[in-house]
Amino acid sequence: MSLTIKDVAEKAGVSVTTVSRVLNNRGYISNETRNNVMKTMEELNYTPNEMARSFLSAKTRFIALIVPTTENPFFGELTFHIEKELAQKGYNLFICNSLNDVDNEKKYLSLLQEKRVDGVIVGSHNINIDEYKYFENKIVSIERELTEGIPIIQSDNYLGGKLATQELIDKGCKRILCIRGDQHMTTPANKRAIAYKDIMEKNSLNYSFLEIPFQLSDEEKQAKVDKLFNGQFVYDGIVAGDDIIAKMCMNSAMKHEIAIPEKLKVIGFDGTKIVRQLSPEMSTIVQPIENLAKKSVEILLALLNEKNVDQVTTLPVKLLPSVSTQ
Amino acid sequence: MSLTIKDVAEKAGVSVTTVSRVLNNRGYISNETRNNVMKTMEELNYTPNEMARSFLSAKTRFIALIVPTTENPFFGELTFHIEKELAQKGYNLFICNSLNDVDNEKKYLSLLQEKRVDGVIVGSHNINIDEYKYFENKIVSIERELTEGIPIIQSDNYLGGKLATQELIDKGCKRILCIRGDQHMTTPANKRAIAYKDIMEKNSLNYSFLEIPFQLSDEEKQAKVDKLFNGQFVYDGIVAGDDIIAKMCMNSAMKHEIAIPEKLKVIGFDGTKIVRQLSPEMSTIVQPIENLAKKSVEILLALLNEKNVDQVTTLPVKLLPSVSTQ
DNA sequence: TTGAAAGCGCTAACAG
DNA sequence: CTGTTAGCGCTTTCAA
Repeated sequence: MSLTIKDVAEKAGVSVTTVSRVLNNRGYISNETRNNVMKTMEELNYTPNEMARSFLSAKTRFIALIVPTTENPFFGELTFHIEKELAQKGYNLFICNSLNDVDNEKKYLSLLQEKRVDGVIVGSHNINIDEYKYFENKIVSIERELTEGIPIIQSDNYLGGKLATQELIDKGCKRILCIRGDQHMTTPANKRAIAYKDIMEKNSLNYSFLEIPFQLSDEEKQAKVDKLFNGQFVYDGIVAGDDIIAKMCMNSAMKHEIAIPEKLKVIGFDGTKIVRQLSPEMSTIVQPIENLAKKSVEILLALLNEKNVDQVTTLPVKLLPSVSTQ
Repeated sequence: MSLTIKDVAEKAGVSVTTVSRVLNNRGYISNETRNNVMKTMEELNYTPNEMARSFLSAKTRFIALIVPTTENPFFGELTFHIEKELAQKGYNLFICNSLNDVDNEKKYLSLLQEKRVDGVIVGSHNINIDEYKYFENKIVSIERELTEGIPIIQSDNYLGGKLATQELIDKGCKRILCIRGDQHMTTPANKRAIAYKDIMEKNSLNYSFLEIPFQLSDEEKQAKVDKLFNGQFVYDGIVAGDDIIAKMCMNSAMKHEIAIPEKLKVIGFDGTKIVRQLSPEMSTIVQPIENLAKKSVEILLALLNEKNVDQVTTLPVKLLPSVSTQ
């Protein structure tokens, strides 16, 4: 097996305590001893066993991130920024793809307890999971109201819904459909739909919703979109639940020879980097992914240091207008 | 702090060994004792400390994945599939974004040694990193020739380059540009460029390359593409290094009023899910991302179990023809 | 300024 | 079938 502190101690002719002291740069040591020990560590190519240290300190310096799937670019980018942020603060990221499955999520939560992760960031979308209570004061949530007492970091979804709807109205749309997620889930994203309704009413326009739950497979989502366009299609504007659905709508519209933006204007939500690169023609509401990541990490670490933190952090979104709402 | 095996033992009126036995389902135990202990664990809501077990067994059941960035959909999707595969086999994923930076990568490698991860999957693109030798027999690489003895799992890049070039030739292109990565890096992806050259020569066509290293920022890549189109643009076909660059070319072409596919045909590489969704009009070579993930995990775990494994695993790619090469 | 010894939570001989 | 004991690699009193 690999070398231990004892090997170093023996070779250097000192006690393990002394080696530990130079390792941690703690307590009094003569420079001579220190140098000697350091040299020996070099020679032996000794690497301290973090596992043993974690075991003693009861700190793993692992933070778990639970997301539905890193395959989705919103979560892929979020994951990236969270990892970067954590690494900078000396923490490491343990990834959990819940696939929006309750059992999966529960399994991960019990695993996280066993592994004794220092903290958890949840960006997943399940509800009624009692197990979160075991992570009190070491958990934050992104865009998800979990339980009282769990700090939430979210985008300004109401503003997003408002900006999206207003953009379509400003460009002359009258019959605007809002594609929303599962309305029985109390996620902050619901506020987008509420904003949409408010704005429509304020403008004396009729509102209507189509529900496409986030947790459906892409095929199922596509089917719902196809059905929308195969029926009698009466809309001239769509506020989509996210960019992927927006794009599905645009593709479906094209197939049905409904010109965008002339006959139909579409606006998405998320504005991930990859979407902006691959579909620059699509108008969207850009979420502050990097800031969501930064704030989540900041608040989680503050929590771990037993500081007081804001229960709710709301970050602004931005309208990115483009061809699809011209 | 949290409960230990000792608390359970005391409450149940047995020794810690007995508790350990029911925990691990090992050795002989009377049903009565077992049930009693189990009940006590339930009552106390005891969660075994995996850290302590890891410490003893010297196995963390953590596998590290080093990628340039999960922000890139190829790696985002790869990460997703690897995590899923690992979770199924009882391993957990520790994510490292190297950002293609050598120092970063080195820092991670030393961290991984300290953390005593059981194994490593490298999908990053750096070279000359000596530290990989410390992970002998517990490391595999995806699309990267690291050092002798490190198993590699790769796409059939030569086939990919061939399919892409042939597609353009079949559709009538004569002056085809190949945008390749850094040619000084000996990555398997270089074989795409070699295949391109071979096919061009076989068809008595002139070949030419533009180099856009993968590790450049998106802005720098965009600048290189813009420069290509701002100059005297003489091509009627582009074999792009990846889908994002392909899309940049298509966008730039549009700006310069070069019609696609009439005047210029473009084909990408990677064919991630998100690209197929957001840019269905783009022809591309689809990499078997899920299989790359599965094979990597399979081979790594075989390696950890001291089985013999293939040094090189090559998986087929597929042409996905679409509008951009019609 | 240094060392000896105890202990973190768990498992694995070895006894009984 | 069950318990006693030692020890994984490291840090931390406490003493010298």
